[in-house]
Amino acid sequence: MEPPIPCTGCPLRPLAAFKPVTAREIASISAAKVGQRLCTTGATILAEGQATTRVYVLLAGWAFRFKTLEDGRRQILNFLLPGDMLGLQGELLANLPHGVEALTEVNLCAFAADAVPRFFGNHPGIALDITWLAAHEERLVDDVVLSVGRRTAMERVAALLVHLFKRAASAGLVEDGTIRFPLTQLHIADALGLSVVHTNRVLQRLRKGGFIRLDAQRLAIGDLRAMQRVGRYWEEPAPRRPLL
Amino acid sequence: MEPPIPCTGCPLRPLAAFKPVTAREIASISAAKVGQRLCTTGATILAEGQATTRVYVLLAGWAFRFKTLEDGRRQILNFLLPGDMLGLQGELLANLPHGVEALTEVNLCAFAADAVPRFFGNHPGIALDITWLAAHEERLVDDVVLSVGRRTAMERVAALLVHLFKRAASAGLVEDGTIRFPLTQLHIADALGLSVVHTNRVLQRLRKGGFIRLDAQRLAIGDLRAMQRVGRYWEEPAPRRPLL
DNA sequence: CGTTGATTTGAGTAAGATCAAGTCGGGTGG
DNA sequence: CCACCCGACTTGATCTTACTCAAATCAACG
Repeated sequence: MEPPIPCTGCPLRPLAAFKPVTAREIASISAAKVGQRLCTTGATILAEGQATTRVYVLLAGWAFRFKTLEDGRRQILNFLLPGDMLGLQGELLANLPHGVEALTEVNLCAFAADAVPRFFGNHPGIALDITWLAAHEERLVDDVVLSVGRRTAMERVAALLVHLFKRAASAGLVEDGTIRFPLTQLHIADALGLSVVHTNRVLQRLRKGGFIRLDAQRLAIGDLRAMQRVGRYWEEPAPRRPLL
Repeated sequence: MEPPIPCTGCPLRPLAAFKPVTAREIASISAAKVGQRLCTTGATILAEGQATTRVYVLLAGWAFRFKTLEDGRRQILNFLLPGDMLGLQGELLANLPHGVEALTEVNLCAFAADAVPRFFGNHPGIALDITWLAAHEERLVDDVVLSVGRRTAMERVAALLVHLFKRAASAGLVEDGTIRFPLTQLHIADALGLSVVHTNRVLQRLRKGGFIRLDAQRLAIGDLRAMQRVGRYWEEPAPRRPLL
């Protein structure tokens, strides 16, 4: 665990996607921070079912939450991008009902286990923000259920790619029309309830149809509108979200 | 809207499934209540995408949350039983990303729109309870994603029936080994990402295998352990949960 | 260069969808 | 009381989407 970076210099906070905070709140958040945690690609950030020790905010990198069946079948629940919180369920429920794994090198802001109840005691505004983040994540998972339950394979893949592209965009990760895209086809398959082989074939159809460019870990979507139509995917404009 | 029933006489609270509250908390919760809302079977409790006005706690009856695609495909996200909270996502996010419909006659305790932020201001304990409920619901939806994404049809149906049976049990709804089971096969299908026809055939296999008895809106599970094995469904013992 | 992980391609199969008729039971109105 | 309606549930036949198995390709890396 590295020493904490002060929140006043947080690279995320200036982004338009995040709502402003008062100086007092920033000070309290900064005070609750106990350090940075760095993880490498593929590392287990939090193990499935473990008793929780920490709550984190993802500062840089990609990760995902997942659950597995005892026979090894894995389902990815959702993806985590900068600004997302992890480990809250472990803090509230006795132990974490899912695992969290890093998709890239990852930098996490770590908070002490008792930071959450402390915020609830002294900082109703921050407490409400934490609850907002929890509700927001549930909304994402609700959308996954809709996809996996009722969309065709083609629709699922298209919707996922659009979704991730937009989230990466609002985290400021677009560079000349492309984003870094660290998922393998296995990750896509496990997130959408598909087999890798079928996922591969669907991706090829999207490529040949000119909807996407995807190679060397970079994704470009030619016509977002068209992709949304393919994926039957519409979402209301993203509200400014709280950070930490 | 009926006049509020005082929370001191709440029929749910004595159940072992719910954690105790202080007298002060009960008084505050009671004060925030604005009334009861009664709905009939099939009624829309909250419409998909509406701006929110109220937050409710389900006092009696069954309901479900759902989302639909514009072409009519519907996905049920999860089922709501007595003690569950509804409408919180609408309160936090600007408008409700899903609909809520009554499966039976339903009795709801209604809270004013500003009750939630008010609790956060004066009652950190209750605020934490609300967040606990949100995290708990997300856990349920995570399990749905796992089912729909990675379980076979047979496993899904078995897991859902066990899950609902246990929840009904902890809400005190078991009568001589059976529970009221208000879902139609269409509801089961829409919750599990299956067609009605296939759902029907799977249910028959379960019946003929002697795993369940299901008729006249009542469900009995002969051997819970065996059904859990069929559904590859295990869950840690339910913790005592907060109410309201 | 050999190894390893990711992607791709082909062939055969199966789980579950769709389509099309039923049946059954509980209202409702004549 | 009875005809009929409607919604839920069944059943059979057929079809398709997506899975499985198997093997080849490819690129990165030590």
